Amino acid sequence: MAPERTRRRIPDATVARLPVYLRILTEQGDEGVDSISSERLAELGGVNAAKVRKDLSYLGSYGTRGVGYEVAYLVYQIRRELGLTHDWPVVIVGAGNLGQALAGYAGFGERGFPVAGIVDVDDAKIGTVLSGVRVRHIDELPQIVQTKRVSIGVVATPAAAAQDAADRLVRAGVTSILNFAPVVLAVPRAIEVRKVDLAVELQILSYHEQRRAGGAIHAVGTARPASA
Amino acid sequence: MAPERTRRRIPDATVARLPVYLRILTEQGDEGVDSISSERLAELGGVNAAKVRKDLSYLGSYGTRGVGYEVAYLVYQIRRELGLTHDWPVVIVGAGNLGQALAGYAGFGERGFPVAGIVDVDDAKIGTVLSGVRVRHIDELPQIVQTKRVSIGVVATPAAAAQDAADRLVRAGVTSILNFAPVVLAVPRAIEVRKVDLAVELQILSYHEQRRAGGAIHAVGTARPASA
DNA sequence: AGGCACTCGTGAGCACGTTCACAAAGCAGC
DNA sequence: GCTGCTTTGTGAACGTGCTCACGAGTGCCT
Repeated sequence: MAPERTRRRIPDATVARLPVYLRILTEQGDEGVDSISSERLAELGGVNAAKVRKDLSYLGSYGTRGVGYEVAYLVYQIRRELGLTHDWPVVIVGAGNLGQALAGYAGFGERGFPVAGIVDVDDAKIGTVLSGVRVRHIDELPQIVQTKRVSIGVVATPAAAAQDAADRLVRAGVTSILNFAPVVLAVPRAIEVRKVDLAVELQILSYHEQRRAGGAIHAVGTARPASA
Repeated sequence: MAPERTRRRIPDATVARLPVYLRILTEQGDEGVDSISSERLAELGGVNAAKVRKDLSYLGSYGTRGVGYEVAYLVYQIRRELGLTHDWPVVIVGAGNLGQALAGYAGFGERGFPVAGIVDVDDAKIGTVLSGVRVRHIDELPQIVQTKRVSIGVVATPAAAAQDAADRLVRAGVTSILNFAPVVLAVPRAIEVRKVDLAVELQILSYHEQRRAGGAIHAVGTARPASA
């Protein structure tokens, strides 16, 4: 059959902003706000109002003209679209500094991503408990993934071990990976990978810092485009 | 010395990829590779060759047709463009799980971002030493920023404290901020802010997971709850 | 009921980023 | 020098995302 409920494809840029709207709406809801305009939501989210409306329009027409959006209802719709109607347990590979910090980050569990397990290769770390989660041996990965129905893996190993970690995650049945190691992972096409590279972020800031200083050497008058 | 060529503006998307090329080139250089083609660099970086060439062309014409790019020279040019010819000390606000992990992350120092200091408000944490850096009181921030000539600050506090942390960083004279807290910071226009939000990344993965499984699931429960 | 103030939803135009495709340029061998 | 092979650098085409501007609903007030 040809169901017209075929889910519209939502632009990547919009998908990346929905979690931000969701957080703001949740906060506003907690503060007792029932209804919110695109203008206000844009202000809180640091974007412009037209963009908010366009983003939300991909979900459907859930606003009320002349009034705004009902906070609770919008929260529900965004959560549904993002697949947050149920929890997504995650497994962390690597119990070093970063792995420990991630395991201890309450935000994960609160937002629907409970830590189902954390594994490492280092025998010295195995058995230790981080924020209530016991570190287990990496060989137990398949079992954790299967019994806890984990589909998201987090790579928090040193760069040299990251590809192996990813391979093991994929073999264990994980279909999405969040990679903190500064390497480009090779994975089957069907696997979704997102990368967070702290050094890259700093280098981007460095570029702007350098440009700020360096711009003065040459283009004095045009140094500040946006300021008024 | 004197760059006779007016500094071209480099597209944001390219700036974000240069650090990746830089890392790969550095690795290749260490392995004894002298020369590399855009094809090979693209393969290692997980992008396509035309994009690599276009990105590098913004730096100038530093390749040799028929041959490729000289690794050492390209490393130098990218480092120069990114402002990595000298170190950029950073100061970390927040000595919780994440702050500690960041302070302990060797990658920072290695890539030219030594931790000049880490501060917190919690008296219990002050004085403790993390990876060779002593935690100091947040009131010492201005002094650290000034004596160590810090221009990049890292916000690693809980969400509720992030805006205050940012305000303090700005007052202390920092001009770029890397924000790990799940809030949109309000800062003067001249301040460059980049945000890394772990929960957002997971939610994006969740969207794709849900979409993968849920092509089949049709929109249920679109009935709107009774409006007040 | 009618008018007014407000805010959504969206088409159209523009800006930015990516990919394609090919001329230009270099190297090697003869 | 000439031929053939390789790889860069880049204009042009294309696709995606952003912004603007305005019609279309909605609620409130008189």
